[in-house]
Amino acid sequence: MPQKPSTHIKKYSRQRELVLNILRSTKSHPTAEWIYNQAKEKMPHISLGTVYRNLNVLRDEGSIQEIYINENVRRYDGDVRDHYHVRCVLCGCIEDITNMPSPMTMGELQSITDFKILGYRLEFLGICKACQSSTADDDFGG
Amino acid sequence: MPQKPSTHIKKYSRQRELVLNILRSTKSHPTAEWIYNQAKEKMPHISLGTVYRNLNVLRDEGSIQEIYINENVRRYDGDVRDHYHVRCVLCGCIEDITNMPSPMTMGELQSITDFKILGYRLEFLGICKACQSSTADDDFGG
DNA sequence: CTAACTGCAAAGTTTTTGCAATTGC
DNA sequence: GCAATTGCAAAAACTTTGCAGTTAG
Repeated sequence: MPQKPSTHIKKYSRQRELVLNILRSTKSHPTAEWIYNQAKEKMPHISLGTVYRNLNVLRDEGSIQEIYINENVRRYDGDVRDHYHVRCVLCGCIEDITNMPSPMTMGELQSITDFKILGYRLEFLGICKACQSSTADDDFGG
Repeated sequence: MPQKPSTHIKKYSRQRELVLNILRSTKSHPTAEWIYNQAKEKMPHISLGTVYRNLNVLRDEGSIQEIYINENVRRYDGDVRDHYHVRCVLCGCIEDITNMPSPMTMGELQSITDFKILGYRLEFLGICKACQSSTADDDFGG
């Protein structure tokens, strides 16, 4: 979630470059902790706080993506039917989208909600190859 | 994220019923904290731990939905282009989906990934009515 | 120079857990 | 009764922040 545009002049930092390079050279969608561990191999004194700070800077300037969520808290929904949500990137409020036309377009979407739509995020849930074979005995009902 | 199917016999609990009722009677997609505060009005001695425990039980039995994420950690992606992710509900690993056919169906999706697809979650990002008017001066580039 | 940045450690937030007491079946 | 559940408080997990020292421009 882009914070307010930073007002200060950005300086080069070896640490920030390292974090970005690590992230650019993996397809593993890592956590901050993982990035920190990688970074320590090249720069043993880098701190976890610095990694977090730089991840936030890089995210705010659009150089990297924070996947899924920009909030720390979980939210719950008493309605378990499949339905879509729209979330405000400013205040974090969440509303339901009902009557979704099947092949949605941004334009169509715009017409069924009050929100100004900036984009969407689609996440698939499934079981990876590795887990499929290690749990062949379990039932995942799908 | 459904945990392993619980093996023990579930008992009725007033607290669990209350949590479920609170969740069923709002459209606000609340946080655990909010639910806890509501619950205290009816049951002053209920504890936050109990609310969390019951939210997890209810989610595991499929009575409620946890929105967006079942993980606490943020994950980062060096690729900022729009693309889809597929996440393993068991180990939590995340992979990219490329070459996504435009009108995707579960069947089509199944054919382009190794994952056993259980479902997907679509989240729209936007700016709600209230925030639009309170920030008419800002530019959200969309 | 000086403001951005860092490392470190402490604090903040959200969620989980251990334990003794309680309660549903 | 006995195991599931609870309240409480402590701990765990993740992220942010205050501060004094360092560094890029």
